Amino acid sequence: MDSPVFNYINSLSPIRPVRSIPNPNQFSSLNFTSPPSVFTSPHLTSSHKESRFFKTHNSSSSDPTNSVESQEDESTSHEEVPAEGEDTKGLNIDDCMREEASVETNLDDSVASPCGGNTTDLSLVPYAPTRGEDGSCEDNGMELQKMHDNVQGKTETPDWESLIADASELLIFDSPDASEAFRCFMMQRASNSEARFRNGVEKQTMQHDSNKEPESANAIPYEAVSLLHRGIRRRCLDFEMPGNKQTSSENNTAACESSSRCVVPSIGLHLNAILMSSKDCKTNVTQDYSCSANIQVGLQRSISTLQDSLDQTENEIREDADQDVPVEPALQELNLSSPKKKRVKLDSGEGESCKRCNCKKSKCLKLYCECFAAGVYCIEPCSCIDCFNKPIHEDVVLATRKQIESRNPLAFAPKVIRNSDSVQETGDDASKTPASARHKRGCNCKKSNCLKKYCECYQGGVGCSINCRCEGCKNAFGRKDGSSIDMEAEQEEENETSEKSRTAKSQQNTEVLMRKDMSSALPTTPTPIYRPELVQLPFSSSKNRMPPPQSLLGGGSSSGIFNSQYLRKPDISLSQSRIEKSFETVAVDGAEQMPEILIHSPIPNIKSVSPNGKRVSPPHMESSSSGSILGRRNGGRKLILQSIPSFPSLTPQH
DNA sequence: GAGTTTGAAACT
DNA sequence: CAGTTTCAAACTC
Repeated sequence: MDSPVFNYINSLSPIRPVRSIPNPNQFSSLNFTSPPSVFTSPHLTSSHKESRFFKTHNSSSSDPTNSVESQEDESTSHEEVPAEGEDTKGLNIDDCMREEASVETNLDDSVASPCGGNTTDLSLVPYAPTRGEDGSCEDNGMELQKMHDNVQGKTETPDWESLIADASELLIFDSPDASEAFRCFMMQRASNSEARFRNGVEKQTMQHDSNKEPESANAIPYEAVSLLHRGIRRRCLDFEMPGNKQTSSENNTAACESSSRCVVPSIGLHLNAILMSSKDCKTNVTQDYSCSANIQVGLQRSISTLQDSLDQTENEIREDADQDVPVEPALQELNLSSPKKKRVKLDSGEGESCKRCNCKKSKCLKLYCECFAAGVYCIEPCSCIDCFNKPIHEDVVLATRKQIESRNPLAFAPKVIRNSDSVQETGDDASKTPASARHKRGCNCKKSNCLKKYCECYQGGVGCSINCRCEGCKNAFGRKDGSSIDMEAEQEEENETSEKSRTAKSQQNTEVLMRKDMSSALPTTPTPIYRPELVQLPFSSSKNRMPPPQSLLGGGSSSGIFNSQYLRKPDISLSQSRIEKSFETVAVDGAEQMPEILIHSPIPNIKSVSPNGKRVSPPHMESSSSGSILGRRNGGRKLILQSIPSFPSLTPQH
């Protein structure tokens, strides 16, 4: 509450905070103060995945067993409750909308409450809420929400651009969570929008339309942006995918390494939002929103309103970045909405956003299951059989999860570790590659040459590293042997020239070219999912992954898609037991862009593979000078293992 | 859409 | 911990 940001924000608004009045029909503040996280294990690269679990904001309360039910119960008390048949109904957008509406109300009511407690001193502490991954959304979102609400209450046409600009200038998203938080703010704004949507969105849109004329892209109606973000939320959980963080915006390029702390310039925020929305909406909103017709209605107009400016902006950016930068095949397949793809994983990747598993025998209780592995419940789009990965089987899920984690504490951590240019292990040739991330464990490919998505490294949009045990690695993102992309042509000659390899080569060359072209403007690893040259993760981290985005899609993916999947409730005991293990790698581009952050992580390295290439146990805690090692400058970048609150306090913080 | 290939995960 | 099996995604046809 004493933070400069708060002071500043307060100074911006003439409206004084009002104490919340408990409303039994709404989620209590408490419910939102302890965001749940299925991922009790560390999220190495991002928190984007957590977005998928927005649904369970209220599930973080002490009783994990009734969260879903309570939500559903609550949802039934709302108007326009759609018919929902199965236990995954909570995943429906409508439900989420209602939930968000509740959140919004709650936020509005509790302007002066809890969130402030966690956002201590932003100037000194990484803007990572202490409540946990989702908590960041609440914390940051609430404050920003206040800003919005204050303005909203006073003005007919809130100056969101300036507000956001102010906020983004003040907030240093030093962590993926923070990034997520800001995005969540946008999402909450979206929820706000939706709350009003049925009543007056048309009116507002028209207002904006008339107002935005001279302002071009920056003047995009906030409602529209919010709605678009809703779309992102649904479909783009994984913002942090390898490489998706790039745009032509130099400022952002420099500042925003995925999952890294990120000073988000106001303009960047807008562009990012727009671009993300644009890109995503083009493929996702229009294609994948069948489940959210009510939203789609609003989106259509909003998007159409935006589209012109978006296209213009996009074109400009594209031109700036590079004339004719070839789009990576993987990206193409995602962004061009290839109709041929049987299963285009718009959100695939570590970040994995919208997982849709197809498990038949694993009951979705093993890591085979992408949903389970991603820490989310299976949802309707899944084609799984005998699925136990549903809220109604929470106990089983948690037990299984615990068991798996006992075997491998990082089993649920993002597979792609985002870091700076260099990998920690000295002598890692792979660190010389442009890839800015590595698979935490490395792949073991034998036949795919690490050129197909069978390869987790490739899938994660990262190069192979010394950790990999792959054979004949030709990973376009960086070879295991450390050969640079530039060397690939030569090595290709040296290598076998079988028909197979030739085929691979053509693909490789394409990617190599792309990388070369992009390397100047886009220093980070390209992601198969997002077009780096167009989309810069606003504040992201993950998936996760994404190519595949995981990482933005987060690796971890995540990135991205705000799927309506539930966030599994936290395994408290497990989480607590691993608090110290929670960490994430943060790439810092230039320390001048952000203040030093404290390094708490006891884990010096994330290597989970022995030098001999054999798979070994995941990293365990080691007391060492990890911080100094990781935090040391390296080519102008710093790799920081930043501890993250693995589990939020269950008590409201004031 | 069915069948095959692939490599991670799980098991022994 | 190496080898094998199981599994589901990725891929091909």
